[in-house]
Amino acid sequence: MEKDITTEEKIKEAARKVFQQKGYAGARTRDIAEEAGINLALLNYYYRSKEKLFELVLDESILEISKSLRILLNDDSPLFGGKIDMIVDKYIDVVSTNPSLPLFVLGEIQANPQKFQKKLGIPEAFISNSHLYKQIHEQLKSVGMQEINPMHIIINIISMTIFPFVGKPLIKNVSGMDEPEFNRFIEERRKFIPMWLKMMLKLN
Amino acid sequence: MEKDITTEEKIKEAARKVFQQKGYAGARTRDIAEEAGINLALLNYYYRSKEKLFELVLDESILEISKSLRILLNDDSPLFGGKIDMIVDKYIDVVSTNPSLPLFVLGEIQANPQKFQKKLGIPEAFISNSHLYKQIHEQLKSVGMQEINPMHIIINIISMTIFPFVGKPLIKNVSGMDEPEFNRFIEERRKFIPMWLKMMLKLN
DNA sequence: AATAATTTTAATCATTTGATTAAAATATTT
DNA sequence: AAATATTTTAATCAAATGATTAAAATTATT
Repeated sequence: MEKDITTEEKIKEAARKVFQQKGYAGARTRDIAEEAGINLALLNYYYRSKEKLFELVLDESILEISKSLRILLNDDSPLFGGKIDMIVDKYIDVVSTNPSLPLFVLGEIQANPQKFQKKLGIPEAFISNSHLYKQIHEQLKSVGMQEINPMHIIINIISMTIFPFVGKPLIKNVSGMDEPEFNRFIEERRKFIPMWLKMMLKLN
Repeated sequence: MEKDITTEEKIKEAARKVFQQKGYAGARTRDIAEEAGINLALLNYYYRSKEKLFELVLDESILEISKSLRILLNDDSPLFGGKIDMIVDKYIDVVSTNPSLPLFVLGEIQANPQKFQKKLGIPEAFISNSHLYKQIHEQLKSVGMQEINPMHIIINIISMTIFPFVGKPLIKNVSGMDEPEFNRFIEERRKFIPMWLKMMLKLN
C-alpha cells in the first residue's frame, strides 16, 4: 500500500520533470517510464493514458502558478517599502523553487490555447479585484500618477522577476554569465527590483 | 522558375508558422504541408527532412532575435531621455511584428539546450561590450549607483518589453483584458517603460 | 498455508508520422 | 513538335510511439 502510492507518485514526478523539459508533444511515455524507473505499462495502469497524466501535471502546475499569484496579489499588509521587499522576495522564492514552471505553462498555452479557456476560467478580472491593485492605485493617485493603470506595475513585478528564469539560457549566453554568476545576479535582483518598484511608485 | 521559389518559400513560411505555434515536436509535417497547400512529399523534395527545415526556420529566428538585440545594444546616440524612448519604441516594434518568436525560441532552447551551445556560440560577453552597456554604466556612476550591474537595466528593458508578449494569454486571462484592451495596454507601455527606465537611471 | 487481490512485466498491437518511390503532370530546351 | 528536365502527386514503407493483454510476481486476506 505504501509502496503503491510511492510508485504512482514516482510516475507523476517523472512525468512532471519530462513534460516540463520537453513539453507534451516532445515527451515520450517511454522517457517518463525510464525516468521513473518503471515498466511502461505501469504508466497506463495508473494513469490510463499520456493525456490523462499530462492533464494532472498541468492542472497542478496551473494551481501552483495561481497560488503564487494570489500570495503576491492578496497580501493585506499596508503598502510601504517593506511590503514591496517582502512580496518580491516571496515571489522570487517561488519561482526559484520551480524555475522551469512558467515557460512550461506558457509554452503549452501557446501550443493549445483553446484548452486553457476552460482550465483557467475567467476569474472576473482577477488582478483588478486584488488588494495589491487597489493599494497601487491609491499610491499612484497620491503622487499624481493616476493615469497609470496599476496593472502595468503588477506586470512589471512579474516581468522583472520571471523573465530572467524564462530566458535564462539565452541571458547566460548573451551576457557571458556562468551558473554561479547567474545565481548571484538573481540574488541581486531581490534588492534591486523592490528599489525600482518604489521608484516607479514614488514610494519612500 | 519563379513558381519554384514561390512554392519553396510557401513551405518555409508555413513551417515557420506551425513550428512557432506547436514547437518542433508538436509540429506534424502533414500540418505544414496542409498549411502551405502542397503535397507532403514536396516538403521532403525541397528540404530533405523535417529536421533540416526546422534548422532553417530556427536559424532565421535566432538571427532575427540577435539582430533586434544588436539594434538595442549598439545604437550610438548619446544617452539621454530621447534615446531611451527611441530604443524601447524600436524594440516594441520588432516584438510586435513577431510576437510568438521569443516564446518559440525560448521553448526550443529549454527542450534541447545542448543544440544551442553551438548555434548561439559565445559572443564574448556580447552585452557587456555593447555601447548601451557602457552608457548605462557611466550614467549609473554619475548618479552614485555604480554598484548596480548595467546588465540589470538591460534585462529590465527586455523583460518589461518581451514578457507581456510571452505571457499574453495568461495576462489577458488574469487581467480580464480583451484583445483591443491588451493592444492599448502594450501601446501605453511605449511611453511608460522609457519613463520607468529613466527613473531607474535617475535620468533627466 | 491457501486463496484472492493487486502490482508488475514482457510481448504485441494499432496508429501516427517522417520519409521514399515510381509515375504523372508540367515546364524548359533543343 | 520532340526530347529532356523539373515539379508534383498518390501510394507505400518503416520506425516510433501510445496503448493493451495475458501471464508472472508480489502482497493482502481468509
